[in-house]
Amino acid sequence: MAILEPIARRSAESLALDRLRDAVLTGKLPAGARLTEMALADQLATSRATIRTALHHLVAEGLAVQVPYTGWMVTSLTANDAWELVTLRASLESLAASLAAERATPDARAALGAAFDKLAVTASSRKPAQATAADFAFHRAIIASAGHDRLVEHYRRVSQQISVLIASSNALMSDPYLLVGQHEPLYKAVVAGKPDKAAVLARRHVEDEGAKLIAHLRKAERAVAAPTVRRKELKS
Amino acid sequence: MAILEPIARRSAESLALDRLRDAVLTGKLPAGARLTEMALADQLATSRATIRTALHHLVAEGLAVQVPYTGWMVTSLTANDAWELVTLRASLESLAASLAAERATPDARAALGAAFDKLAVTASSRKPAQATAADFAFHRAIIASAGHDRLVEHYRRVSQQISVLIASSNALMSDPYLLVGQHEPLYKAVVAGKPDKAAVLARRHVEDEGAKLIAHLRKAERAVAAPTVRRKELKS
DNA sequence: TCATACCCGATTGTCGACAATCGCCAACCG
DNA sequence: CGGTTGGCGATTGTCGACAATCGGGTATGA
Repeated sequence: MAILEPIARRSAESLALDRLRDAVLTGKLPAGARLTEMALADQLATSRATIRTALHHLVAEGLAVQVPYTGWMVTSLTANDAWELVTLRASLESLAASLAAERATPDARAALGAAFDKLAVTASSRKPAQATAADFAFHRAIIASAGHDRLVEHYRRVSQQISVLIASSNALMSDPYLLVGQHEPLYKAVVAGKPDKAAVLARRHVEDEGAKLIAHLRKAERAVAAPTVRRKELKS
Repeated sequence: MAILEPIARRSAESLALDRLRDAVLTGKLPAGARLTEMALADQLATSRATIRTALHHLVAEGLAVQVPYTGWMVTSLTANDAWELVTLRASLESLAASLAAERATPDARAALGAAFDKLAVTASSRKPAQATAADFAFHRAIIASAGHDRLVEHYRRVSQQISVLIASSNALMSDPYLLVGQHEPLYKAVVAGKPDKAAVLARRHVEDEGAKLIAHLRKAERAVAAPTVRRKELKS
C-alpha cells in the first residue's frame, strides 16, 4: 500500500530556521554576528515576519540572543559560559546514562552499538571533523536511549551551544585515536545495565573533556582583549 | 541619590507575555485550553503579531505548545510528563545544591536563610497556598545560590511546568507542618558547605516529593478516560 | 575645549489585510 | 448503508507599511 512517500510541505518559517541553524552550527554565521531582519529576509527571499519567528526559535535553541530595539546576534560565549554548559551537560548526560542503562530497549541498544562502532571506525581513520561528528552522535545516542523527550530537548540546547563554542574557538579536541578508549567504559556500563556506574562515568567523561575546553578558552581570553560588539559592523 | 525608580517602558510583547504566563500559572487558563491568536489579540487589545511573539516565548518556557496551521494550547501534561519533569528537576537541583554548597557567597547564604525562615513561618501558619509558594521560593533560592545563569533558565522551564501540573491536578502536597523537616537537612548541608551531601539530599527530596505527585496523577489517569482535546471548544 | 542638546539614520515593534492550510461535515455514489 | 469526495468555516502563515525606539554624530553654546 505504502508506495509513495509523503511530500513534506513545510512552512517557510521552518525552512528559514533550518538555514539559520545550519549557518550558525557550521560557522558561516560566526559567534557574535549581527542578524538584521531585513537583510535575512532579503537573502532568504521571505518577509520579515517569517524571519522573526525563525529567530525566535533560534533564541529558544540558545543559538542567538535578542536585544530589544537593537537587533539579534549569534550567541557569543565566554569561558564562563563554557563552564556553565559543561556542568549542565555533565548532569544531563549522567541522568541519561543512568536511565539508558536501566531501561534501554533492544532497539536503543542496537543504535548505541552502531554509534559506538561508527566512532571506532572514524577514530582510526584519523579525520578530526568526522571523528568529532561521530563523538557527538554517540552522545546523542545515549541521550536518545534514555526514553526521555524533555531530556533530549534540554540536552540539545546545551550541546548545540557547545558546538558553536568548539567551532568558533578552533578548540582542538582529543586525538581521534584516543576517542574509543575514552568512551568504551561508558558504553559498556550502559549496555551491561549498570545505571550507577554509567552515571558516574558519563559525568566524569564530560567533565574531563570539558575541562580541556574551558582551559583552552581561558587561555585564549587572556591573550586577546575581548572586543565588545558594537552596532557598526553591518557588512552586506 | 536613588530616589526615583526607573519607569520601565516595556514593549507590548513583554506585557502580553506576562499576562499570559500569569494566567497559565494561576490556572485561569487551564491545561489544554485552546489559545487563538485573534481572541487573545481582542482581549489584550493588541495585534496578532504581538500575541504571536508572546506565544512563542510561552512555548519556549514550556507552558504552551503550537500545532502548525491549527492553533496553540496550554501545555497538557500526563503522568509520564510528570516523571520526565521530576527526574530532570532532581538532576538540576542536585547540581545546584552542590554548587551552592561549594561556592555560595555571603549574600546567597543570607537569601537562603531568609527563604528557609519564610518557609518555617508559613508552614506553621498552615496555609497551604502560602506554604507551597514558600516551598517553591526556597528551591528557587538554592538554584540562585549556585551562580549559574543557564541552570536558572533550565530549572525555570522545568519547575513552571510542574506548577501547572500541581495546579491543574489539585494534587495535595505534603502537610505544611512537615515542610520544615523535609527541607532542613538540605538547607544545613548547603550552608555548611558540604557539596556531595547537599547533592544527594536535593536529589532525594525532589524524587520523594515527585513520587507522590506521580502516583497521584497515575491514579487520576486510571480513573478518567482522558478526553482528547478537539477543535471545537472555543468559548468566547 | 568641553559639555549639552538636538537631529538623523538604522532597526525593531506594531498593525491590518490577504493567502494557505486544516478539520469537519454534508452531499454524493457505489 | 458505508465509504469517498468536495466544499466550508475557522485559524494560522505570510506579507508590506507605518510607528516607536535606539545609538551615534553633529551643531551649538559657554
